[in-house]
Amino acid sequence: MSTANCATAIGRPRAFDVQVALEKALEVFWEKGFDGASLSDLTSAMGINKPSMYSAFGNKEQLFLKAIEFYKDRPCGFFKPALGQPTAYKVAESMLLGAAKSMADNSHPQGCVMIQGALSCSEAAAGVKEELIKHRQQSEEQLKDRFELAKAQGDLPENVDACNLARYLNTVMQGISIQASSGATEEQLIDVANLALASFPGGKGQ
Amino acid sequence: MSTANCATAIGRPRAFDVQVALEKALEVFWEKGFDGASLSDLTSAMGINKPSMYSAFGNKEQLFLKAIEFYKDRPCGFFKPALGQPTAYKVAESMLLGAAKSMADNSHPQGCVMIQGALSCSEAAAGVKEELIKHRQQSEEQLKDRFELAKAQGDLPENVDACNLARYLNTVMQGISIQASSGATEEQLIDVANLALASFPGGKGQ
DNA sequence: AATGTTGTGTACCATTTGGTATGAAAAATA
DNA sequence: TATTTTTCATACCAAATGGTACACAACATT
Repeated sequence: MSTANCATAIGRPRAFDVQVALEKALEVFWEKGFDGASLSDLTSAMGINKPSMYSAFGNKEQLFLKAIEFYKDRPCGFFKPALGQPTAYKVAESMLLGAAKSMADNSHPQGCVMIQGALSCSEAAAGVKEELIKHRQQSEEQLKDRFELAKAQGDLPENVDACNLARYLNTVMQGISIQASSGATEEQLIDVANLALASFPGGKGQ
Repeated sequence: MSTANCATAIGRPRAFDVQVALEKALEVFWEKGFDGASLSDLTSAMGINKPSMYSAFGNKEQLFLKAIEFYKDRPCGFFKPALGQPTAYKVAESMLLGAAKSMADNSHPQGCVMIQGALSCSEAAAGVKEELIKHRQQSEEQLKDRFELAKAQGDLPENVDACNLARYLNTVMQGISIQASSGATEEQLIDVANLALASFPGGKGQ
């Protein structure tokens, strides 16, 4: 249960690395979605057998949730760095170009697990679908807060609606995810990003 | 096999309406995706039993393909009417506002089957995933052709890339689908559509 | 009324699904 | 070395999966 690496653990030690196994599970969910990924798919990719998986992660649903938690915090994520950009426009630019690059990257499945992990799904996946929606809304909220800060800093005109702007940006990112999942290249997605940026307050369009 | 309503059909007549059954199947696939929809889900929604389904439609995959064919041609579709608008800008406007209205409409599942029917999916769904990608690319192609026509008619500046513009519009529509599937309202999606239109050549932004 | 053709309903198929019981194996502690 | 604690591997579970065999029912034609 405890994943803390205490000085001396009692009992037989784990023969696999939890973090690595989680990463493998993530890839399977990413590619096949919650419904499409079977336990056999998962455990064979993780290199362990079912009892080990159940004792380490609980069940399929919790495995998924832990996998996407890992996804969020992964070093190659583009979201957090983009939020830290100095101006609203640079935030949007960094976000969209980061999404274009990251989602078309073929060192992992294309698109975004947070979107395609459980979009249309069975009742068995209803819980993870809700969780994914919540996560996406949180991202949008963070964007909104960032744009409101920008308005306070005079970096964004007073008349822009931070909420709408955040939703627009999020929408384009989600569209980019679908495009990537359909096989679009990084260059194509960058063109899309630049078109979207043209309408951004303070951007190239003005 | 033949769905043609010949003058006099031989053998026992069907006890159900093929078109209606297909519509019911579409709703199930729309909500649950290909992987998430079981044959029991489908046949019970269609009001028939499995042998009838198999004799009328072939198998689960063909049922899906026929269902999305029905989806495309459905009278409430917004795509074709939008393509027929007189100017490029009006095409884009009609397309995005139509998408906003249609995808948030809760008289059917939210979002778009062509997108969420099989995004991340099992190997069993690989064929339908490819088919959906093909359909989406065809839509993009139609948009591109429409914008190229607009350029020829002097309705769109010579320097715009019809291909990029079509992809951008398609991307925003796909993003709108995700938003709708996540519970966004029609009003929220209309705001997104208007923001996207602001950067459109010949639109409000210029 | 008999025949030929097609759809329907039930009951079934092998396989796979998510999830476990159980005993052996590996380590720390005593 | 004996004990305790935890993990691992095999083998298993009931239920659900996509798909069918088969007997029967309903119609048009003869």
